[in-house]
Amino acid sequence: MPKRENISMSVIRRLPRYYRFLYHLKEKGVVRILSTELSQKLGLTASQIRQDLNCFGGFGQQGYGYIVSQLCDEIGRILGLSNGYKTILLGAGNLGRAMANHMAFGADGFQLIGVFDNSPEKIGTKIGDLTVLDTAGLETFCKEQSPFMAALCVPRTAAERLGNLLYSYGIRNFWNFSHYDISLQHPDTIVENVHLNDSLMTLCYRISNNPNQKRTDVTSVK
Amino acid sequence: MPKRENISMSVIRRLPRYYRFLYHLKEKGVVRILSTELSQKLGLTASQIRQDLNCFGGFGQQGYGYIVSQLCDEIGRILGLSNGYKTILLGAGNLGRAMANHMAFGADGFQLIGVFDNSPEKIGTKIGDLTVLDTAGLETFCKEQSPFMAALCVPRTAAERLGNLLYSYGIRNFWNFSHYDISLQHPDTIVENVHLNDSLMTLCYRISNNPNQKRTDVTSVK
DNA sequence: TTTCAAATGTTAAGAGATTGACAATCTTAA
DNA sequence: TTAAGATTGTCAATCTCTTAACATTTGAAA
Repeated sequence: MPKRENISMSVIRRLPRYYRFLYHLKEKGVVRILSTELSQKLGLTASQIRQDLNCFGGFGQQGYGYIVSQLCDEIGRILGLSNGYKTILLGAGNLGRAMANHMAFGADGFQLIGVFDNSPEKIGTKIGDLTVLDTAGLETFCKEQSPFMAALCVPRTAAERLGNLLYSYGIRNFWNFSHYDISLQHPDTIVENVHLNDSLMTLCYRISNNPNQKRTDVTSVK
Repeated sequence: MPKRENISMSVIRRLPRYYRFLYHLKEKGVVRILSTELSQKLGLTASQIRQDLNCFGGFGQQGYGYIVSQLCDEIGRILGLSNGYKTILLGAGNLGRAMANHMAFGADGFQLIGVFDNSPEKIGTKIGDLTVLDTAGLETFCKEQSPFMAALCVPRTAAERLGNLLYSYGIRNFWNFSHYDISLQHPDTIVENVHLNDSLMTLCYRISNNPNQKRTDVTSVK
């Protein structure tokens, strides 16, 4: 139920940040928050925050502010965090293990139901409650469990193969850490790319061209 | 030697992508590339690519195109990838190990010289050539080695403590995976934040509000 | 119950980024 | 050596995002 249709990516990428902060406040028992307070704590303008929130509806009370728990819940609902989309993870290396643990809490809208690898050393090992399975069993698993999202924590070449394989098994949503870009091959997919190398190189540029550079999130393109 | 002064963050965040792709072409032995080809392969407009590159100088030859190896080297130089900034990493969990391996190749402008953790189980273990050191020895290490960048792969509370500690030891550049925002405390720092939870939540939003959403990189805020 | 103060919701202006069009320049072939 | 073809470099227009200002609404106190 968005108030307006075209919500821009810039707005969407700020929502998780709002959510995180509000959740934190909620836990601390804070009842009420003002857009100006939020702006100070997050390093944004109050205007932007009010405008962002009003893309989805008027969650505040004029003359009073926002009720923390209510606003937090609303943003969580907008993000769809309670959906718990069934997810599989490919690649049980260090990165894969780290991301599996990240998702284990299920707080971000995804429920991890399987981890796969093709290295004999890793198959059979435990990640949280889950046992790492052989990639050979992927097709069967997908047919039985119908996972909805796949996290790709494998090198580029493997990602190319696996991405297309998973697509053929019906998966259309990806969290992608590799440099292979699935969405260029399959335009009907939703792919969230995380390019850690790019992030490092950007940092390198900012350091190298130092004069008094300010902070910028991946989110807040300045 | 930037042609113009204020290069926008939007442009900078595209440079690593150009670099990666050109490096790939270079390895394959491709000599010449056109802006139109680049645009097709990367899913951008040719105009944008030409404009981006011209922020730094005219690297192409009119009527011919760009020489792959030359352009690749130029972008690498602009990003400062050969600087090999001395870097320490905090947190030898799965994420830390993954990022240490990422940086081990030194291809992204940083040279890892130390890994720290405070868990007795991890101290003394190996990550590549490096041995995980006790966080207690951080101050001495910093005084002797003068690291220039620190990668924070620790939980929020630890990041808060460590971030300020490292700042007091003179470190001003951070690659930050935690949710603690150093730059709000210390405005004279350069911080590249990677918020994996945010990335997941954004993906969750995009899936939940599906109609025919298109691809968007963390980089290319659409 | 009424009024004042305060903070949101909303609109419009300003800043920034992207796109398209064209001029400038180079390569190549005759 | 010259001219044609091709592609970059650059400028201007469009589009998008952000910021500021103001109108609107609500809550609290008198």
